[in-house]
Amino acid sequence: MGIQERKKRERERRRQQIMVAAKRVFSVKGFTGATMEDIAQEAELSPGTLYLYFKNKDELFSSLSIRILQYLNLRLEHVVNNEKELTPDQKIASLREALYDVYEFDPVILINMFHLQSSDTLKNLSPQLLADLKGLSRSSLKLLGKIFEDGIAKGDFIERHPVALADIVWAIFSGLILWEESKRIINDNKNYLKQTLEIAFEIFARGIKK
Amino acid sequence: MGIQERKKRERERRRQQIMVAAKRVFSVKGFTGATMEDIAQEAELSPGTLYLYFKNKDELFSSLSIRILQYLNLRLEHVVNNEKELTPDQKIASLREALYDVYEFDPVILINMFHLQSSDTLKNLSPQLLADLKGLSRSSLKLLGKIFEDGIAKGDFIERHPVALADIVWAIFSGLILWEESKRIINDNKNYLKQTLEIAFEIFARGIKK
Amino acid sequence: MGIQERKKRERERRRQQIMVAAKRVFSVKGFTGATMEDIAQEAELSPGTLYLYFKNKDELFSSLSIRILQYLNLRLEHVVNNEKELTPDQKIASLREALYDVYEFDPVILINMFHLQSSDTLKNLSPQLLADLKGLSRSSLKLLGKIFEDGIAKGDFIERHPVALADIVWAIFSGLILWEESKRIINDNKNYLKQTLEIAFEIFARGIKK
Amino acid sequence: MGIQERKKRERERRRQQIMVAAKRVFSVKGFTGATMEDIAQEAELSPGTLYLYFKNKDELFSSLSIRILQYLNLRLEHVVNNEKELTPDQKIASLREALYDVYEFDPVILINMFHLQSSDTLKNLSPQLLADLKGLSRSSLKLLGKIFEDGIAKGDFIERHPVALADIVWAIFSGLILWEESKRIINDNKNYLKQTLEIAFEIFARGIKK
DNA sequence: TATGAATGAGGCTTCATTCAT
DNA sequence: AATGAATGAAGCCTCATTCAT
Repeated sequence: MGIQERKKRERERRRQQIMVAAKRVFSVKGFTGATMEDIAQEAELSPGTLYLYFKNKDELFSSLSIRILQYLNLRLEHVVNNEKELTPDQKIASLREALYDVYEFDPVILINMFHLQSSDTLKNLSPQLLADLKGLSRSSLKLLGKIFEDGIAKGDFIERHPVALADIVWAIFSGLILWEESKRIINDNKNYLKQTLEIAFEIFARGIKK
Repeated sequence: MGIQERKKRERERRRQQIMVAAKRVFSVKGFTGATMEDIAQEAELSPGTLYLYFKNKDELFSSLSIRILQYLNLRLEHVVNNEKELTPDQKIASLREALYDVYEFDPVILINMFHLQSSDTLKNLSPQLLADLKGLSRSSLKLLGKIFEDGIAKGDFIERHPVALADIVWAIFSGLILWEESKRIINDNKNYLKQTLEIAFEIFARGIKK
Repeated sequence: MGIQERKKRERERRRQQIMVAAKRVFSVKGFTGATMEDIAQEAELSPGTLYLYFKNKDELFSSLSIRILQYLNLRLEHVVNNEKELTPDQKIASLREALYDVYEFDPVILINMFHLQSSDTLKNLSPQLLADLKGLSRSSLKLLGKIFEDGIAKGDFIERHPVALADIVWAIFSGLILWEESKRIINDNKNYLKQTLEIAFEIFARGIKK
Repeated sequence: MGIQERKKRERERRRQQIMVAAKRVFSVKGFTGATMEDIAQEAELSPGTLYLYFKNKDELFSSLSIRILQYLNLRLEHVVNNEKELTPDQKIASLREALYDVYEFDPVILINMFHLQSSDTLKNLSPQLLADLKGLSRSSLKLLGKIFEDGIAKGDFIERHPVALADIVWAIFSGLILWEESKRIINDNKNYLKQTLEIAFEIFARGIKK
């Protein structure tokens, strides 16, 4: 048992090592630009070894998303559990903090999520991993929903169309159109997103609070 | 003269034919997934022909973005020019309509814009095309800015951090994390985005209006 | 007949126009680097037109060699015919002048002749053109031979290995022109080159030693 | 240590295996006619494998030239070092032997050297390989020069136009090897060829006249 | 006769994946 | 378990050649 356990732990450590390397390489070169060779090199392993831990490139990539969705879930759970004693402002602030941190955890999460949608990617995933992805997404959505439902139930938030959770998407829209240009203007892509997030949240809070 | 003109027109028609096919294929398979062969087949042309009208795959792709940015500019100009006689609500509505239509024009614009950022893509573009892209982006930004500046100048809108134009991006964030799941729930991705956009705009308007 | 003749003449003019352009383009870009499009542009014609005058790219290329071989023959004939009244020194000078001029006529003749050897090229030629090439090569060789034979017969030149006639010159210049033909004659390219090298070196040694 | 060494050796063996196959294919089909697929087949490897040992087709091709230039250098060094105790006749014979062997080593060296000149080829080489090529060419030229200079210094050889050192030899053989370098030295390729032709002819005349 | 748009075969190259060691 | 050399499928792109006008 001890040995069994130790082996399992060792295996998990390797997986993490590879994922850390993969994340680094993917964020620099993007999914298509990154080669398994690149990732192996970054992880100081050989290409063949990656395949002992991940079925293929798509699955390695998706595992990163799993990890960040797990982190998102964790943070959202925390917000839900602590929400009861907080004022609306505090709840919003708490949610904002959570999302900030998720973003810090992986600044290119957006691009990754886009890639994840592609049916070609999904086709290559093992049923288990696919199930995990769906489960985590659903869970995140429910948790987010719960935060708002609680707020509404207590009369702190105004009621709204159930889908509105993920709203405000016009920014998805115009914001991104101007992304490239914005980078030029702000000259620090990372901070810009954070600033924008901050401002967006202000407006969002104003919109959702009574 | 007549012949010259006719040929030019014919050539432009071909370009459009290819772009229409490319748009269709790219939106189904994504940039990497789509092959030039696919696009040629969709356009009922041979692969070689594509290269008579577009220098390479990246340039064909980017030309699609040029087209939508031109359309965006057109719509924004219209909003700016008509803005003077409108109430704040009408202005917002007018802008919303414009963005709706842009979205209708190309629902996968977001993904495209993400791809466009990649330096690998930009490397392959002709200087002319690159300049056009930058020019159009900048112009869009200025027009958007003008709409809000006018609103603020007239006292209709509350003043805000200058970058805030493209803000509200947290939706890019949470919205997209949940994108995949949302699709499952709504089961009609296109309508969902439209609904979301609508709601987002409501909130947005509430945030920006005095 | 007058019309017939005029048409024929006109046709020949066009052929020349194309060959002039081809020569220019080939000498700048080499055979592989030059495209039919390039040549058409240089000739201020359309690509399709080239095929009205030349069966294919290889045949267009080879026609240039035909032309220079014709010129070489012309010059050699002139040397042979005038040789009788000249001193040995004058004969050599005369031959030298002829070869100079051939070289001036087309400085990249060597490279062209190399290309011409390739069996892939020869495969694409019409039987007529192939026969012309062989005939001209053989004729040049015979003429060169005659010059030396005459010199030997008159006791002006020292006798030498039968192949040695065109030897040195081969190495310098015409050998390459006649490469293809030489191969046929000697039927063992490798040994021939070695023999030639041997003889050349003898002469070379004689020239350089005090 | 042993393992490291064995791997390096194994790798070098593979490189040689590929180069041998490439040499065979190139000499039959020429550079353009030979496909990487052909070479892979000849080497009983897959196309992809070639790229583990050579950056691209041009670099594989050029590596063959590197090899023969190295061999040429080796032989020339040997001639230079042994020259002191030899009579003029022996020196010439020694040089002849060296050049014979180089020719035996690769009978199509001339064609290869022609191809190597093309700027399109040089563009695709790694700086390292390019530097090696230039270095070896220059070295060969110097060694050749040294042989003649020594001969002249000792009074065994007649002095001649400074360019004449490599002249005749150029025409016969190595001139082509050193073509690229010669161009740099003379800085006027066209005139250089003419000069060389002139000198060659002088010697030629001296050799053939009684 | 001349055009030039269109074709499509084929080459170089990359890279995810495998497998013998 | 780890390696990393080898594979080979597949994509982008070029360009000689054709053919409808």
